[in-house]
Amino acid sequence: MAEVTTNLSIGQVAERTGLSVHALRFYEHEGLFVNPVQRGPGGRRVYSQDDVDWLTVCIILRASGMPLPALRRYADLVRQGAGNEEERLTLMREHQAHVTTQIGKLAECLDLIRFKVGVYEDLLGPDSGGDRQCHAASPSANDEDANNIGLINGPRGPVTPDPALSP
Amino acid sequence: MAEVTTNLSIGQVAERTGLSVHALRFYEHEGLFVNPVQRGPGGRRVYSQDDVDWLTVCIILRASGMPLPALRRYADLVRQGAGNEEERLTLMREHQAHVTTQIGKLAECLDLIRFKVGVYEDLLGPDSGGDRQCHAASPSANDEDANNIGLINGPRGPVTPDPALSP
DNA sequence: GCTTGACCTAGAGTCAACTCTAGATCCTAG
DNA sequence: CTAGGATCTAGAGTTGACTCTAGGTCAAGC
Repeated sequence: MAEVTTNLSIGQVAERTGLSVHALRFYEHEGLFVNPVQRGPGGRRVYSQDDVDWLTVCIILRASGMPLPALRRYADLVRQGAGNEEERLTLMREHQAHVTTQIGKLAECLDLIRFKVGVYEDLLGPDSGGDRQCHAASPSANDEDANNIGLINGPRGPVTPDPALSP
Repeated sequence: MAEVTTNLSIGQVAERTGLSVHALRFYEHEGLFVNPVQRGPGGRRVYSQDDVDWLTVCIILRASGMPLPALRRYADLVRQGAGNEEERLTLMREHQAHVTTQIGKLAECLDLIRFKVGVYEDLLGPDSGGDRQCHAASPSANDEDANNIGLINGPRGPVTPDPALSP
């Protein structure tokens, strides 16, 4: 095997993960690392390639809406080592279900959004490529603007949104 | 046409939209309604079916990650009436793009998650339906737990998460 | 006459996940 | 020797979208 010890500074890790140095310290503080982050001379953090790989997993799980407590739980399980694979599987399956329904919900929302876009496109003429200046509002758009729920089916309960991803 | 004026109390609207009465007052305060919410005797809010329909649209847009300022902007445009359909179209198209990429990102994340689930399923035996008790960790799972980034392609920049949906 | 429950306003509090600040340390380059 | 830049710790501040509290009004029922 080649180099396993890459030895990166916090700044370098920030650069290649896209997390801020603040976030990296914060994640460490929150116990999200599987192995304690090593320290070099002067108490500075030294990250290995494994750390970066793990962070990449964390970032993906976060990006798919896994909250920090769940991520910490997962890190705990991995840290404990073999023997708790069932629990890890459960955790991952739950998250999978979660992401799957999330995608489903977004797809549903997209139906309404597409419909709205369609309405406005029709209204502005069939060739409104982005910057048309004409606005001949013959068929009312405002009539439409609240009466488009034919899309949304049946007895609708609360649209429960969900954890998510912030920029 | 049948009854257009449904005249619902805030509690009834909360019940059928899934929003809390607090959220309804908050939305009003934030200028998210197209028409000012009417008041009945004693200054109590009286909602029409149109209000509820509009709220349904709002809920769907929120559930797909549209922030309140954008929603307010949209409400403003609709309130102003005909003549600004282009801007509405732009707004909706932007949101559409946004939701579409969001779904794409989640689908990518789902790849990793499925992979992880697969790893743990294999590890626990091919028939781990949910409650298997055996854990013979012959092939290490921990080796895997950070070295699974073969899925994630190329020179990966920051995984930018995104607005979202909270419960 | 009194309690109960739904509603009102204004404003404070919460939560997650960071982000930023202050003040100190340490290493390198000029 | 000194200035600059990256890092350190501890802790305060931010943001978005609500949620909750306090204190008050009002109509119906007992």
